[in-house]
Amino acid sequence: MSDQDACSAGWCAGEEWCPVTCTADLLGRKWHPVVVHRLLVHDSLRFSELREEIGGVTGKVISDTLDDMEEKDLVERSVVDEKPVQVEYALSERGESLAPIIEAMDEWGRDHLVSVDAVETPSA
Amino acid sequence: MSDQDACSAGWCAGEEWCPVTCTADLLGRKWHPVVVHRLLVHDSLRFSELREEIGGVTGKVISDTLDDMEEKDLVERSVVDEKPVQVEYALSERGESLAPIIEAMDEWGRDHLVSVDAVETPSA
DNA sequence: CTGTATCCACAACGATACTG
DNA sequence: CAGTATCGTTGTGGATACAG
Repeated sequence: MSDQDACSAGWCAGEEWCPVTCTADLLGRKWHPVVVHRLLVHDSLRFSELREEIGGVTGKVISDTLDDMEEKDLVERSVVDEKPVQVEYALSERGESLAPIIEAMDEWGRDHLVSVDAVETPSA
Repeated sequence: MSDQDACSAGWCAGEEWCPVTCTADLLGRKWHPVVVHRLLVHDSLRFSELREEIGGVTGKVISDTLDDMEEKDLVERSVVDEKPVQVEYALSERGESLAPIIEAMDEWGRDHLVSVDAVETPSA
């Protein structure tokens, strides 16, 4: 962990801090969950692979995301080759422990979000 | 649902859309998860109760949040009394179906986020 | 290949004041 | 009580160009 207390994102129900808010604060950005998901599936990916895997996002944003996640100890960065530079990203233990959340999100998405062609396909 | 396709938040792994990204897009804002959580615990709450339950947030933000969630069919608003106005918010079915995600977040938070005094208390 | 530096746009958040 | 209007600040994301 970096330098601050557990979380300053908010509190609730009279408690000093709120686990839900704090967790949301941790991976509440647009691309964090997908990164975790891709890394859950592939174990480890290089920067460019990650960028390819995830559509509609520029390198800068991936970089930002990865940066933030590394700082929060969710992913680990390792330089595989120096020439040319090759880097691999993998989930840390902490990052892997997010699996239940991400999987729940994945499942919910498949279950409750229409995929543009799944909603109107009743065989009846 | 309102007017658009399922989700335009992003895609991944060659798929047309990404369940994880889309779900994140749905409740990826700062206060959405907590609202769901509080409503999961209390079944239904009035506006002011919700504001009291959740700390560090102004009415405007709660209102915005609730507004967005209602539009996404995650919560249901019902006027209980007209004079003075009293309103109750409860989760819709869709909203309740988010329970696994929120609970996973709650659990993860309690498990992996220090509560300023819990980190150094190993009984062993 | 793996990033960083800029710059811009927009949405979310937050404070305050005001209304039905 | 339950909001909305307004305004300002900040953060996040996105495009492009450049660098080690």
